[in-house]
Formats: sequence, structure tokens, C-alpha cells
Amino acid sequence: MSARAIPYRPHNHDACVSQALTDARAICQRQNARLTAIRERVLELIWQSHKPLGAYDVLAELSSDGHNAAPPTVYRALDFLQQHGLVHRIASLNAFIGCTHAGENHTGMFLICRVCGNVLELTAPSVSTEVRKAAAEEGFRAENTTLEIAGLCPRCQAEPDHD
Amino acid sequence: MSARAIPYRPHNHDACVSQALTDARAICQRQNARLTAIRERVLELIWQSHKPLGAYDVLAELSSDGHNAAPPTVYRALDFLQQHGLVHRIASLNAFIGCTHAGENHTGMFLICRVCGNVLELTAPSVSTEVRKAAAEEGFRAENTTLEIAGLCPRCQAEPDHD
DNA sequence: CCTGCAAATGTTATAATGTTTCAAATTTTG
DNA sequence: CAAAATTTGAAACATTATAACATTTGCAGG
Ligand SMILES: [Zn+2]
Ligand SMILES: [Zn+2]
Ligand SMILES: [Zn+2]
Ligand SMILES: [Zn+2]
Repeated sequence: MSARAIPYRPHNHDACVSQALTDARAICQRQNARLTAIRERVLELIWQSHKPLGAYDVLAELSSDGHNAAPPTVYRALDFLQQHGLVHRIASLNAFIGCTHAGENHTGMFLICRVCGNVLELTAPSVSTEVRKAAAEEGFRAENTTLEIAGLCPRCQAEPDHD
Repeated sequence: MSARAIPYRPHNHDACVSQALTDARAICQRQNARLTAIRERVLELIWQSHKPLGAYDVLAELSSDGHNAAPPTVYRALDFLQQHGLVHRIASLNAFIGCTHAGENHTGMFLICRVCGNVLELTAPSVSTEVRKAAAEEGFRAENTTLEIAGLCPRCQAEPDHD
């Protein structure tokens, strides 16, 4: 896996997409999971940008593909992709984003720009460590961490009206 | 403010509620905010346990009070209470819980037991520090942190079938 | 190749959560 | 008190997610 693009800055995003799809195929093969046409298409749609996409946005895109889809189709695909660590749900936005650390066994931390809407996924081991420690001090067995930071990305701090 | 009760363990919960209401009155007075009857009642309902309550649950309770309320009534009250730091929204559950650090200017971290449903709110400065650091390393200006840990509370680790 | 099973998808309906809008009532201010 | 601002009421609507059951597809064993 090559160096990761920074969503906030212009980059060859097609490369992001094709890398994600390639990785996904490999991961599913390794896990004996079936990355069917719909699932792959949903993953591709989720990856169309670094901004989280709502389930109904995915649905709309599928429809404009000519695919006559209903909500369960999308939610099922998204469940599958989450299960296999290919997308994340951003709880604070009710939306989904492609995982940039697929196959890496990580706890994501998401930096969400409230202006441009782009999201950067980080793996911050020091944060995870402190979280685990804090939970352990309470005798709590942590299983799943939701960590989403809303704020301003570097670009939007500089020029507030950007896409 | 006295020592905080641990939600997972039996305690005199009426004391939690009356403490919360007393604190809320003081805080609103200090901030020149109007803790109206509805708002106070919603806060009280939220505090009826240490389990997060959905907006529509609050609505149902209001209705059984005889109060003929509609969704906006509840959401407005909850907005107010959030604004003034009296309740938190748990994004991963679409539900609300009373703040146990009201007036303290804090970033909450929530330990959510997936079995009993109780939630413990912590202030973990070391976590906040690491989060800020990680964000800063990316040049990101963090404004709002959502940090929710799902797992098993001490009690439910010991005896899995408890309330 | 067929048959039968399991996984995946289609389809319809419905549940759960949250917002917009405008009107009426209440509180505050001068 | 009168004007202005805040709060609440009420109805409709929008968005997000799931339930239930029928149908199709992929695949293993015979
Ligand atoms: Zn990209
Ligand atoms: Zn990830
Ligand atoms: Zn209590
Ligand atoms: Zn709090």
C-alpha cells in the first residue's frame, strides 16, 4: 500500500479509488468473502470522494446507474463492507466513508472538516492507548471506539470558502 | 458537587436526579438562561436513569404526563439543554444522557455498556491531550470531539444477564 | 448435468429519528 | 401598558433505517 493521499489537498483521486478497489478485492479473497457486483459498486460510490456519503445518496447514485435499488440493498452492502473493514460509518453524520487502512486492524480516528466536508482517517496509537487506559481504570472492557473530531482542516482555516 | 455515583452499581439515584436539577438551575441562572418548565421536565426525564434516552422516548413520557407534545418540543428542549452543557447526545445511539460534569467545561468520553445500557461519562485529560496532539499534527483545528466507547461494564463482565 | 441448500438480492411496507414552517402564547424590556 | 423577543404549539414533511417475505444466484454433492 502506497503513501496515503491527503483528502484536503488536490490529488489524483482516481488512484485512491482504484487502489481501494484493488485492496478490497484482495481482502475479500483472503477472507473468502464475496465482493459481488453491487457491493463493489457501492464501495466505488463511497470512494467517489473523501466526503462521507449517506446511504440514500448511494441509493440515488445506484438509481441513476439504472439500477432499480431499494434501501435494504444499500444497507446490506454497507453492512458487508463495514464487516470486512472496507468502509466506516461516521456516527455523527449518519454517513459512510471508505476506510484508508483496510486490512490493517486499526481503530479509526476521523478528522471531519465542517466546511469542506472532507474526512481524514488517522490511526493514532497514542490516542488508542490512552483510551484503553482510561477505560481499564474503570474496569470497562472496551470493544468498539467511535472517535470523530469535527473542526477545520488546514485548507479551510486558510481560505474559508473552498469546496 | 459531591462524589459522583457509578451508574453500574446500585446507588441512591434520586440523589443523582435532584443534584442534577439543582446544578442545572444554578447553571442556567448564572448564564441568564431560562430553564422553563418543559426544559426542566425533559432534563428530569433524561436523568431518570443512567441509560441514554431517545428523543421519542422523552416524547412518550411527556405524553403520558398528559402533556400534548410534538417532536419539535422535545428536540428544542434537548437543544437547549445541550447548548448549556446539561445533556449530551450519544451519536452512536441517537440518544441523550444527562451530563455528569455540568458546568465544568469538559470533553466527555462515554463508556457505554452494550449489555446493561448504562453509560459512564469520564473526563480523561490524557485522552483529550492525545486527541488534540494528533489533530494538531495534521494541522487540523479540533472544535468538537465525539468519543464513545462501547463494551462491557465491570458488572456485566462478571454476570452477563443483569439489568 | 441436476438437485438441493445457503447466500445474496428484490420488493413492499413500515419504523425510527429529525426538521421546516408558521401561528399563538408568554416573557422581557422600555 | 405596548413593542419586541423568546418560547411553545401544531401540522406537515424529510431523512435514516429495518422487518418480513419472495425470488434469484452460486455452489457442493450426487
Ligand atoms: Zn483521493
Ligand atoms: Zn479505517
Ligand atoms: Zn444515579
Ligand atoms: Zn458532560
